[in-house]
Amino acid sequence: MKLVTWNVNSIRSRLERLLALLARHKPDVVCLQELKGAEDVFPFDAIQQAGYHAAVLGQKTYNGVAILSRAEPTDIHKGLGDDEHARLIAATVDGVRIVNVYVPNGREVGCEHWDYKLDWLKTLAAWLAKTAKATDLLAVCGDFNVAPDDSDVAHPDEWADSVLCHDRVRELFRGLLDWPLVDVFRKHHPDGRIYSWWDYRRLAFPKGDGLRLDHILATDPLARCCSAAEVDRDERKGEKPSDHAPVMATFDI
DNA sequence: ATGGTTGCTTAGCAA
Repeated sequence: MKLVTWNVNSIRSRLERLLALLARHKPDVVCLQELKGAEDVFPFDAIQQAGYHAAVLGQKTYNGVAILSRAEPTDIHKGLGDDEHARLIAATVDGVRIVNVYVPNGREVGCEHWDYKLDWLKTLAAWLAKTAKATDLLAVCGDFNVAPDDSDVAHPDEWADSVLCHDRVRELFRGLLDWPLVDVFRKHHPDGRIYSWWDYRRLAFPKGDGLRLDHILATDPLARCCSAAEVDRDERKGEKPSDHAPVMATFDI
């Protein structure tokens, strides 16, 4: 199983690139975040013509998550508790439980949205503990808006104590790993220094000012099958890229 | 340098 997670920053603006990615990598499962649209503007037809099913939790203007899959998804679950934002969708594909998350950004440390981010991560951990077992074949992937370690930040001094690197969110991320889940990208690239997001505003990509915010976490039985993990950095190049590059993992199951 | 760009929606917000 080849699994991709990608924050597209608007499905409508990124459709051509998404279709090219499907043709290039031929993934079995694609987790998308930041659709920035409700179901009524989701390009179901184009994705079906590309050979994929789509389970979608959309939202007008903001957020929105989807799971694309070659095989038909079952047991589709939408939303995290009473969260009003479209930030979580789960489905079972080819016997693997896929949980796709778009974790709140946090905006500024100390503001109301920061507390919402911390609460959201705590609620995610509790929901996983309640609805899944560490012995399941399970992947939790998406845009976590957390750089787990300074080796996941090209210029750690510039991002110190930011909403993406603060100790509070790093602790909560480690809590997910302690459940336990394995960061399969880290497993294959223990030295870090490979990134998945570059800020549009700082013109960060040409400066090499990246952070690794997009993750594929797997339970031990699934992580043991992971034979490769990559970032498709080229996807950040050229005309109209997303600010995130796709992260992908291969599982030999 | 509290800078800068992109997308949605329509001047302002979110990232």
